[in-house]
Amino acid sequence: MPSMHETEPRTHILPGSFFARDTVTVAHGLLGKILVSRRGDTVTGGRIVETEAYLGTHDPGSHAATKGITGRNAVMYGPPGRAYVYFTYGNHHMLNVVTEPEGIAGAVLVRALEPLFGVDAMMRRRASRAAGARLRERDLANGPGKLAAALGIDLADNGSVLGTGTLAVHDAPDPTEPVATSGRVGLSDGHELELRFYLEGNPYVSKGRVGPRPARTRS
DNA sequence: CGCACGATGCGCT
DNA sequence: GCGCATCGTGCGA
Repeated sequence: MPSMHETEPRTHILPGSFFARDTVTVAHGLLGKILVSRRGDTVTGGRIVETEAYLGTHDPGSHAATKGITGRNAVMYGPPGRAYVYFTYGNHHMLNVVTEPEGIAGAVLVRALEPLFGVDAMMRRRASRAAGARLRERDLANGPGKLAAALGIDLADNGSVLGTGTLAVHDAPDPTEPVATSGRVGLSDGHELELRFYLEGNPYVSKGRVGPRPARTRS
């Protein structure tokens, strides 16, 4: 049973052509694939169990909605197969994979991983953010902010080419779990579109709630 | 268990 | 200034 001591997957890195397709196809196709982060000697990663598709100018939930190219979203319009990382809520980084041919905006948010590699390192990175609390393995990367923290991802990864540097997606057999679809999590606009994909019954899927973001009351 | 809320910093109007 | 592709904690059931 090699999994306990495995430090990196033996499978092939996905080619750029995998990402140069329509965003929904890529979001669906990434389920079950293996995301790997390499920071020096530290290798962490796991199986992708939840994704969301973010489309171009006609998608009200996308950073590319109506605004055109800005400093933040420019990577979404660039070549496919790169990481689009942004910072939000003052605390959290989000990892996306750029899709569609160059010039067309699109990205897939990777929302949850089933941890496979470097579990101890992921625990350490996550513990620094949640001091004191005991962390279950199923809570290591069951949400996009947790996933980025566990893999050590920050803005330095924005625009990096997947498979050539510190981040890569490896091929894997098609998942045995059925793929379920729902509205996207945490959006005020565009949550009604069925663009979230996850492996039904997998315990590492996030518990984020689907629907309109509740209005925040101010004091 | 579920729901409610504050933290926190940057992009955009 | 406002809002955000979130998270952890606190509190009640």
